[in-house]
Amino acid sequence: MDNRFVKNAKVYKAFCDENRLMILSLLQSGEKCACKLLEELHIGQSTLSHHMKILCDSGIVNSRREGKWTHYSINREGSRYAVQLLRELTALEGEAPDESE
Amino acid sequence: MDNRFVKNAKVYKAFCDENRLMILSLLQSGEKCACKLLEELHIGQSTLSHHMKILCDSGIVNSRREGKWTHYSINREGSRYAVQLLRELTALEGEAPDESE
DNA sequence: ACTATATATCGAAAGATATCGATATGAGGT
DNA sequence: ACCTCATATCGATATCTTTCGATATATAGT
Repeated sequence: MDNRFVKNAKVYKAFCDENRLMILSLLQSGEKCACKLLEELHIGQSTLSHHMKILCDSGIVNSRREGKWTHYSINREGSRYAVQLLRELTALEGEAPDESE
Repeated sequence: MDNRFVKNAKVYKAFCDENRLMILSLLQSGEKCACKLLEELHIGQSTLSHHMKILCDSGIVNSRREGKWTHYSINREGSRYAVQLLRELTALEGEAPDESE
C-alpha cells in the first residue's frame, strides 16, 4: 500500500471521533489548557491526554507548554492542509479541485 | 454527547482508512464498478463491500445498481459538505471559516 | 427451473482504539 | 529536599474495525 495513503488517513483520524470533535469545538473560542477542557468533557484525564496526542499528531492542534500547564489551540497551518487535501481526495480528474464551490 | 458530533464523526470515517483513500483515488477518474475496484486492490470481495458501505454511509460515495453490477462514484454533494464542515470544524470564532486561505 | 456471475451479508478471528485507574514526570511553591 | 498540582505514560480491559471465508441474494442468460 502506498505509504502516502497511510499518512493521509492519519490526518482524518482527528475528525472521526466524537470526543475529538467536541474538543475542537471547544478550541474554536481560542487556546485552552487541558484542565479547562477536562472540565467540559465527561472523560478521564488520561483519556483526554490520549485524544490530545492524536489531535497534535494529526497536525490539527498545537500544544504549548507553559509552566505546569499545556495549552492547546487549533493549528491554522495543519487545518488548511487538511481542508486542501480533502478537496483533492474528493476531486474528479480534470476538475479544478472544488475551489469555486 | 451531542448527537451532532457523533454524526459528523461518521463523515470522516470515510477518510481515516488507507484502503478507502485508495478507493477514492481510483474513483477520481470516474465511476467504477466493484469488480473493477477489486482488481486494483489487494483485498477480498467482502472486505471491499464493507468499505464501500462505509463510504456510501458517510455520503462521500454514490452507488448505482445496473443489472448485476454496482457502480460507485464520488458524490459531489457529499464531498462539498465534508469540505465545508471541515472548514467549520477548524475555524476560529470570529474568523471567516477559511474561505480566503 | 438451472446455472453463472456480481455483490451483500454473516460469523469468526485478529488488530486497533478508547477508556480507565495507577503510576511517572515535570514544574512551582514552601 | 519535599509537597502539590498538571499532564503524560503504562497496563489492563472493553469495544470497534478490519479482514476473511462461507453463505445468501439478486440478476441475466440458457
